[in-house]
Amino acid sequence: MKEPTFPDSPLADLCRERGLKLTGQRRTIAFVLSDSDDHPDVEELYRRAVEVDPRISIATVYRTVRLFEENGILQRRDFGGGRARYEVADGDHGDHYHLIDADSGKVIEFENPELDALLDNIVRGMGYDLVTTRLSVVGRKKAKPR
Amino acid sequence: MKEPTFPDSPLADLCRERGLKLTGQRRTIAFVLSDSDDHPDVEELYRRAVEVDPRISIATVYRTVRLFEENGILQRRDFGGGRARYEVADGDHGDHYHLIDADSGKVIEFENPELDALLDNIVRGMGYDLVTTRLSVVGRKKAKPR
DNA sequence: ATTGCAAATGATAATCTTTCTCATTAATAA
DNA sequence: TTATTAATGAGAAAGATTATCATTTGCAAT
Repeated sequence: MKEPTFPDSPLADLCRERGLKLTGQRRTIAFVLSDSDDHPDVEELYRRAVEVDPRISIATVYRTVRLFEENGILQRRDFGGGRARYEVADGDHGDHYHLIDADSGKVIEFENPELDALLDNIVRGMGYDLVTTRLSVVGRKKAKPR
Repeated sequence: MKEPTFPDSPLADLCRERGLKLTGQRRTIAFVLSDSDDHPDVEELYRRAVEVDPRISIATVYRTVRLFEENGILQRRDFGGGRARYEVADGDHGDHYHLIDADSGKVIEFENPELDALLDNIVRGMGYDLVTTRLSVVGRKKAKPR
């Protein structure tokens, strides 16, 4: 039984910093996540993790993804389609948002400080502190004006 | 077998206008929806519909809710908690958004024309026409400053 | 009013995603 | 190295939604 070897990923370090036990499976999943710049669902994460270390179960991926979300390491997203999708949480700087192509389903990320500020203002004006923003806009590519 | 009698609701009319067959069940569900100003899930809609007419099945509620969504009569929302929730779609005027109390889970609606405009601008700037906005912000009630 | 037919419904099975259970294994502190 | 406590694997279970199919119903044309 061979142990796969690869360096600790930034997320693995984060995991340790938060005092979470760093098991082999979590190291693997953290590695896979650090390597991803898209929004995989659990099934997809499982596929990628098994590439790195086949002795991992999908139950553990579900558990880990939930654990990481509870600890602010991951963010869960809902782009429709019935399954949750995940991405590495933003740092202290501004959030980012998602534009979803109505026809292709493609996800395009964007940032917008003005939007950050406005949302913060609105929420504060209602007597709340902003905890999370869940925003995705669905758009359709404009026909080129002739 | 008694037929329940109640007037056609605004949503029932909308249903007819879109050329959808207006069955007894759809009339009932439309009635219940027109009567609701919250964000019920399917289970809750079913409960309310059965009050009006007991011979309705939950399968039909699922079917109708989907049909209405496809025809722009209803909007599906995701407030977490695993089940879809529905509300009557906004008209041509501005959208409305949702603030969710992080502690109680209560949903508070709000409108904001500035936000409407900003989102529209951002999306247009990326070469898209805005189709739908899915925005909910999670907030925590501010401690009163002493 | 009747009739005919495509579409909708009811009841339940099937599916899909996610969580739970519990016996086994492994990570961390002493 | 060992003890202890938590994590894992495999599969069962749960919860939400969709599909199946025989029966019923809305509605357009008679």
